[in-house]
Amino acid sequence: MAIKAVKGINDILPNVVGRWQLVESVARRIFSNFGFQEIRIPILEKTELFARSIGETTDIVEKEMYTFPDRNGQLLTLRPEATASVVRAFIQHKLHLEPGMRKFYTMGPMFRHERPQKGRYRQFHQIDVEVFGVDDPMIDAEVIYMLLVYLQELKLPDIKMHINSMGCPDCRLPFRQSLADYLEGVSDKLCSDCQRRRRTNPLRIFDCKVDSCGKLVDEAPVLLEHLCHECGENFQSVQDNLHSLAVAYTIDPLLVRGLDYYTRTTFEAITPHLGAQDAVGGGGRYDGLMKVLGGPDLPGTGFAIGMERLILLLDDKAGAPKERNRLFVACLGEEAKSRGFSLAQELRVSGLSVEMDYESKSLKAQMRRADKLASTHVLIVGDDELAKGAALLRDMEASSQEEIPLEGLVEQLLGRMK
RNA sequence: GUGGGUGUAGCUCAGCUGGUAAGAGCGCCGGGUUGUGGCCCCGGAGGUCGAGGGUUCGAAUCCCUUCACUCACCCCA
Repeated sequence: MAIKAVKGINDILPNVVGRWQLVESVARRIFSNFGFQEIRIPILEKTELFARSIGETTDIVEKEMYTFPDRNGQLLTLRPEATASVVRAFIQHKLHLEPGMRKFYTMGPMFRHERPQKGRYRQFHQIDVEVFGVDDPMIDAEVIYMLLVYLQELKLPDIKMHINSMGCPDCRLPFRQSLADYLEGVSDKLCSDCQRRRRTNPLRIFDCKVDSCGKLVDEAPVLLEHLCHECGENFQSVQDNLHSLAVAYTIDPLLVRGLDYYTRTTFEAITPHLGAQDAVGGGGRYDGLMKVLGGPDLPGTGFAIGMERLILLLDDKAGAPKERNRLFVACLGEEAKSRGFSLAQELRVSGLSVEMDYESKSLKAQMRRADKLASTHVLIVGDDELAKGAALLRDMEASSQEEIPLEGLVEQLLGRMK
């Protein structure tokens, strides 16, 4: 049995790479317009980094991380998300002392050991955006706006923006208590999963899809209504700024994100076209994170986009390779083959896209191959033509051909094929 | 971790209740033009029917086990 790729870890074959390149290049262009710089961070980090940032009791840390000791016994983890690493790099290199260093993006593979399904894989890819050191609600709105601009640029259908506020530690602690009190009263009516959540991470109960829990959740206290004065004003200001940018959004008090570090504004871009999944991108503010990781007490905000989900949503034709003149060199005879070979290299170096056949097949077979490769032109180099000091250039679309002298052939071809 | 679906040619799939069905379309290779593609015609290569075991005179077909893929739960991008 031949060796196969690991479950949930997939190859990206040439026929879809164009879609990936599209998604990446549009991100680079738009994020750069918004003042973001690319940063590249490692895929492997010390396990402790994720445990401390994401939260010890989150599903990600408890059961989804690829963690193993290296040869020295150091516990390492394949990153399940990017924010922790970007924050770590920012702290490690003291980038807060560099005036031009506060808006970053990065993209690449993440790893979570979940059961794969549509739009969710064990190795998946994210585009990640982070802003450090800006408290103003304006930046929350800007980041949300940029996410939408990006998704619109890719022409994704039916995207909706949901926002919520998670409050700050000051309002969340008392709220947790009142939620806990409420849940204890209705404990026996909760589904088994929610029984567990009640103790581990009560806020997650808002995400439950079981009908009976949904009813109980409707009656439960809502964090949004228990925000402290500052958080309430902050949330209002985020909304005002979104209005000024003409961003349509829905306030979703049940939008609870799974990573512990979120504070205040959280948001998700959702779509109905992803099977059981709905989020294409999501993020929020994480004001305490940098300090928790041993850095300066700077606020942060950002989001992550799931690239596989993005690509599932793209139009079928998106990312198709650009039409380009391509030349196929067809050779007849040993001497012609040798001459065609060096000609092909020379033309490639000169900037043309050139392919040839190396198996000395019949001209018919070579022409067929040229057609399969969507060549626009075929240069027929035969011993007969060589004897005359010429070659034949066939225009595949026009089905016409003419003799071209070998002298100045490269210039001739460059002129005709651009 | 739990449940459903699916595993037959490179790809998409037929082949139902066991008895010359190992098949189609597309793709690939070659021929029809001793040196000319697409369309058409002709021919060819290619499969331990996911794997293992069982029932039977006989299994791609029925039973068991196992693996893989997939969708969903959970959770998230």
